[in-house]
Amino acid sequence: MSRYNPQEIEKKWQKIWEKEQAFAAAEPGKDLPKDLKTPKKYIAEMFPYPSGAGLHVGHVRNFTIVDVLARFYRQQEMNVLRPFGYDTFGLPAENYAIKTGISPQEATETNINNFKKQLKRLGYAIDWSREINTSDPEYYRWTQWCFLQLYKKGLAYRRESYQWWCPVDQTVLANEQVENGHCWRCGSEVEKKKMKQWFFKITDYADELLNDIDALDWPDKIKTMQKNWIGRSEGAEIEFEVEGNKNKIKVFTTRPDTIFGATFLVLAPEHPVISKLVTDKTKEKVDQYREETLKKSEIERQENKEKTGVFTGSYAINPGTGEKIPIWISDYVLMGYGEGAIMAVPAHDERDFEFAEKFDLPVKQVIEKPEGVKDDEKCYSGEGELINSGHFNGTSTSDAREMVVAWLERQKIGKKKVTYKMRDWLISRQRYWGCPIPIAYDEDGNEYPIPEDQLPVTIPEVKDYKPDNTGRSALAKAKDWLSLEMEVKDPKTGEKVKKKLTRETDTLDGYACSSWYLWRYVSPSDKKAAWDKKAISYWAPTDVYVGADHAVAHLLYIRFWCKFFADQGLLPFREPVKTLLYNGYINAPDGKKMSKSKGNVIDPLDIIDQGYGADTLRTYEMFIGPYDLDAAWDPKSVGGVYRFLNRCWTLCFDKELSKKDETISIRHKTIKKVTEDLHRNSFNTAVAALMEYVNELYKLGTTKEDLIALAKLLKPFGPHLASEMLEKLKADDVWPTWDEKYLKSDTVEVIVQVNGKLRAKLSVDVNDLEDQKKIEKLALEEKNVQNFTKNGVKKVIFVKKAKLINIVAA
RNA sequence: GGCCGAGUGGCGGAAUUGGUAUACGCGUUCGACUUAAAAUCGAAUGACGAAAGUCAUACGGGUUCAAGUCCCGUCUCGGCUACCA
Repeated sequence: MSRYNPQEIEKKWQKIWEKEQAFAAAEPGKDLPKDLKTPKKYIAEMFPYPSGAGLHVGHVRNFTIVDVLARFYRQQEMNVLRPFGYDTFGLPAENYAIKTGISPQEATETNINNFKKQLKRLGYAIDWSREINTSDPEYYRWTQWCFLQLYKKGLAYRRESYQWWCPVDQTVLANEQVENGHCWRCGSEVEKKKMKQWFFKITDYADELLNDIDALDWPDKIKTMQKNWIGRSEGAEIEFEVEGNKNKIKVFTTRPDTIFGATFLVLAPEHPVISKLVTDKTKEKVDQYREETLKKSEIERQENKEKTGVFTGSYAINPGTGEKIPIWISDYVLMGYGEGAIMAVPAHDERDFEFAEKFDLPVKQVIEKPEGVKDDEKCYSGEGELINSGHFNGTSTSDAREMVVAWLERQKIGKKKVTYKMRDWLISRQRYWGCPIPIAYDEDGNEYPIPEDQLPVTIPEVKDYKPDNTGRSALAKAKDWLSLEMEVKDPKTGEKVKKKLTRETDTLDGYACSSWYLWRYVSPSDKKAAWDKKAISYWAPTDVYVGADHAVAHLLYIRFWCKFFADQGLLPFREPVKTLLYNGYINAPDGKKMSKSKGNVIDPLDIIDQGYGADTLRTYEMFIGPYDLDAAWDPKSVGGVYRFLNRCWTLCFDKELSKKDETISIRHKTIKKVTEDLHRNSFNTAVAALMEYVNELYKLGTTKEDLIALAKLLKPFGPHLASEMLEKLKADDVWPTWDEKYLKSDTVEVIVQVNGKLRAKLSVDVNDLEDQKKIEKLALEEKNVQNFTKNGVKKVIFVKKAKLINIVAA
């Protein structure tokens, strides 16, 4: 008598797969027919940061979803690309280096080796010949190349501006990396600092990034988050004249229809025109307010919802009414959005109303509420009919929005304008462990790109990884690396001259490195290009991309780069990911987040080593619940899945086969159910269907066909056990198909309801389903039905598809 | 405050297009095997009830022959967002 021994068979199959390189994808131009008609699937997870802690159960859920799909399509004889890589730049490795002196290069290598060892123990169907690592010079050479393409087109540029600065990590952060005024990495409060920084001009693609969202097969949650992040709003830009002053003030508003109700203007405290508006009387107070605002942390500015502000001393003219209206400054107006100035319409905007109330400014109603709208005593921001608005009186607000803009346009003081919340992507990082920006400067600060044939600009070895307090990364300490001589075009004379240059010491945001890796996978060792044209047009875009993080940043950046490179003729598609699956987290048994500090972390390798094996772990994590919801780890349920696999083993290796094939119908039913469930990513119900099948086989007896079908259907979840079974059965792993004819039986059960409640079940010949009269008669003959229809029958409804008859009693 | 999800047995969850609510798993109980235990196998398991039956999908209404599913209102939990003019 043999026993299910996962340790033994998993080791055996992992060895075989390694030796055979079993999961290598066929390559166009090499293994594939010239017409490239072989159907393909390109499936990937969001590549992980290989932390020193190794795999956790969340990784396993994420990677197993990819693996199940990859194996499922592979068994359907499709050409599957299922690569793997590591996102290795970043602060943890650098902070570790600062602490221990162990170089990030070395620590990264150690961590990758550990990760890889663990991944292999999970039996993933990865094409290991395509492994990539963003901190490998052969990889980041092409990241730098990508940067230069953006630079050439003016989409990578340098600008001085206030930036988020993390005082602990001593680096600039992107907007996306500031969470509630705190650094996303270390959690310390961030500050604003004025610095010259590199940006990618993602705003050029704002409209396309927004418009293409709807067509994506992505979760609505992510789509909405991206839409909100881009934050498009349509409105008007209106120019206000300043009384007794040549300066004009531009404002942005989404409600030009309310212009007659604008009773004051408010400028952001950072607005440059303020210094020209102040009078001797107001100067001191204004300056004081501006200083205070700049000093205030973002949190203080957010927490204090009470309106503050000061009067500048100047007045503007409302172009509608011709009236003088005061110009104020306040921190509720943000410099970074619109024009950094607004026309305040307190009667129809809650914020303006609060401000007006606090500083006793006039409130002028210009919209008449439609009748029946609830009286909201404060201010009304809905639609209605214009009043107090000169010749626009009586117009509906929606019509007026167009008409007012047209009227302003004729006077050349206003125009239609679209504004976005999204800003350009700040990519400079004052860190050592990142991809060096391939730029150098001459003495005058002119910038020169490093020529493509001189890439990569490699990261020099240093002894001390600490950034200095000037805001420069540790790269500045590599003196030999820092300076170079290069032949460049002189910016004044245009002549070619040899110049002494200094390298840029900022490195790229790690998100830049991960913005193109999905394309590197198609030709990972290509020495001539970032990606091979033929390979990319065969494999990409990625069919299924699976992750649990980076809803906005990463997923917006890959879309941006995709559109950019498509415009350069380098990619034959404009969206990088067809289907996005966003899986839920796995929490501790108590429902709380797993964390080292709480000591409630479940180590997947422990589960395997306890004797459960990888197949149990994989199958359990697919069975734990719908893939897109968070789930709590349940040690008892792991045991249940192990029992199920054990029963599969017993059926195949330790039980006699049945001579009669009584299970043909349930076999075909199961094949259909599992196949359809996998097509709709319903992994938990697919496993449940397999459990049901095994329970039935225990009861009814098992044929060889049953075992083969079971092993094939099980293989995506528990590939080692399934391989062991298929080997014994001398069967291939080609995905089984079902025949509808076996799903039908001669007799069917018809549900009999009275007034929608189940009262009886009829067993009728399948052909009788066509004969409503007969079924009706049989139903009415049922004793229990008669009990409930003593007062007669009003109506009978027969639903053939549902095999159901409902009798409406009087 | 705004937007988006979710609420089903003791627990995780199933019900795909309005058509038998509670699949599958855990737990619990009983039985078989065993000197005994574990493992394994079998049976039962929403609540009340002897049964017939009645009541149950957060709560209150509605539409329908029929509602976990659709509509209106309320509550609770989770996520995102937060003065974006």
